[in-house]
Order: sequence, then C-alpha cells, then structure tokens
Amino acid sequence: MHSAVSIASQKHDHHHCIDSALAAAHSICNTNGARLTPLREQVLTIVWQSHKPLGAYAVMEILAQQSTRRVAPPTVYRALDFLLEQGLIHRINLLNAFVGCTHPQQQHANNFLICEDCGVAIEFSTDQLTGAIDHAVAEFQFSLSAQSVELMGHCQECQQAGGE
Amino acid sequence: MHSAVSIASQKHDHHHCIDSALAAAHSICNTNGARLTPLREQVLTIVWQSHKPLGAYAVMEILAQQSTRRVAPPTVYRALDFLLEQGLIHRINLLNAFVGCTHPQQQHANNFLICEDCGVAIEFSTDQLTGAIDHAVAEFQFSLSAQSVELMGHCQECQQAGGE
DNA sequence: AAAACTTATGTTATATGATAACATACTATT
DNA sequence: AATAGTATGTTATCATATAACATAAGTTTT
Repeated sequence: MHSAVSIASQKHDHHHCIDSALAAAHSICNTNGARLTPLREQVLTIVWQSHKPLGAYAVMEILAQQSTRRVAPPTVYRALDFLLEQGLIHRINLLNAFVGCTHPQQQHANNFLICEDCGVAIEFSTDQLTGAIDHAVAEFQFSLSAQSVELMGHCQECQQAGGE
Repeated sequence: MHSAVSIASQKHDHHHCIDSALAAAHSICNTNGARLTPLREQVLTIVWQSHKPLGAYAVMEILAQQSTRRVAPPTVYRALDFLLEQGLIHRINLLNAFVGCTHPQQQHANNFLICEDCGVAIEFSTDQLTGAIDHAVAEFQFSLSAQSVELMGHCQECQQAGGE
C-alpha cells in the first residue's frame, strides 16, 4: 500500500514552504532556460502565501498593494501562464483559482483534495489512483494529454473543529 | 477486471439518447417531487443535442432561436442549476460547460474523458477508480462531498481520423 | 372561486474571470 | 549603439455567472 501525508491543512512553518518553493522555482527555470523575472517571482510568492487557491484577481489586488503602480489583468495572467508552463503552480478548475505546486521537481498528477471549510487544497498522488486512471484511459483507447482530479469535502482539521 | 464501453464518441442513433434522457428525467423528477417545466425540459433537450459539453451562453442562444422571446442569462442558469440538482446534467469545470448525464438513475461518479478534437465528453465509471479515490480520501481522513475527474486527450475515433 | 402562499420565470444591472491587440521597455547578442 | 527577441504596460472587450427585484404561474387554504 502507498502511504501519503500532507501538511497543507495542518499547522506548519509556512515560511519553509515559500522558501523551498522559490528555491525549486529558480532551479527549474534555470534548467529550462526560462526567466524567473521579479514580477513572476512576486506572483509566485503571492500564490504561495498560503495553501489556499487564489483567484487571478485576488493575486492582482495583492500585487497592486505591493507595488505602487497600477496592475492590469494581462500582467497577472501572463505571469500565471508562465508559472503553469513551468509546472510551478496548478490551476483548480472548480474554483477558477491557482495554487503553488508542492512537488514541482517530480512528475505530478494534478490531484487535489479541496476543503470547503478552510479552502486549503491538498495536492496528492497515489499509485493506485494513477493506475486506475491509466487503466480507464486504456480501456477506452483514449490518448491522455492532461488530467484534473478535484475532490471537494472537509479536511481532517475542519471536521474536528466543526465537531466540537 | 471491469469492462467499460461508451457510444458517445461513436456513430449512433442519437435520438435514442435524447428520448431516454427525457424519459429518465420525467421519471426522476416525478420521484423527487420536482417540476420538470417546459423551459427546463427545453434546456435539457438543448444540452442533450450532442455529447459535447455546451456553455451556458451557447444554450441561451439556441433557446433564443427556438423561442421568439428574448432570453437572459438567469433564465438559463436557473434551469441548468435545477438540472444539476436533479443529477440530469453535469458541469465540466475545465470547459465551463454542461453535458447530459448518461446514467442519471444510478449513483454516478462524475468522471469524464474529454476529446480535445471532437469535443465529446465520455462519462465513465470504473470500480478501480472509485476505489482508488475512496482509498486516497480515507488516507487523508478527508470527508468527500463532491468529486470531479476530468481527463483531456483524444478519443479513439479522432486518433484514427488524424492518423490517416 | 378568492385569498394567501409557494415556486418559477422575466428583467435589469453588475460582478467575476479571461483575452485580444497594440505600445513600450527590457535583455542579450552583435 | 543597433538589432532581435522577450517581457511588461495599456486599453478595450469578451466570456461566464449572479444579485436583486418584478411578474406570473401553480398550489393550498378558506
């Protein structure tokens, strides 16, 4: 059996998350010959401010607060598109929102558990789920190019909090 | 092993799909004490005009063509919301679009294969995938309330067509 | 059948999310 | 410094979805 854990919904030193995400981002962009410009890094940091997916316009507002200049949608969307291309963030289709990728170095499966209470998105991957999808795809002789598994519900923390 | 088939991406008598979808809709609404009004039935029929997910505004245009009167977004969204509640259609989050549910009587898992070429959405369910999701959810002690599995790629038909 | 109530639909305005098209600025190489 | 390529700024617009209130249609009670 495969074992999985996630700190996303638990208390943790989030500065560590941000730092390692930025370090990974620099490494990956360097490898790919892609330019992690100040703006892109700033947007990545904003997306990484928590484990809760953030809408593009929310990112834009934070960006506008941080920099004195006005910020328009294309500025944000272009940075987000870049980060998506580099595999540094994910898009949660259910929420029209973006969240930092917690393991950008590895091939990742884009599977999320999303808590309806606290808003946290937990990225996960199990061999069983990957296998089940591969199997289903093969059964239908489908050629897979992208996948999105988004499971809504209540995380352990919020269940406990709500039950008190 | 579980065996699965779908006619959605293949040639078939689509009138049969529409007819059985409408019959099932009447039956389900009757059971639930819900009113399948002419407008709601009309919207359901429009969504069922093919196996390709249709955007709300596309539904609205078709509705406007069919009826002489003007049709505004809330009219369409309310009908779509009703049909979603009754489990008669699904929302494809990746596409912001809606598609008829192919087996509304059974409990259904909201798993889709979506062809990027022809646009068809194939609803499917395998025990293995259901099990894998249940397993992952249990592992994280997550309480599941809704799930969305959307797999993009190319259906068998389009692969053959493109390879010629 | 009229009154009261509930549900469904019409109508207007607006919120929210995303992109097209073109202008300017930056970066790296020559 | 000139050039080419990439990144960002700017304006306008498209696409998706909902809030708020008005009217109409069904349902229940009297």
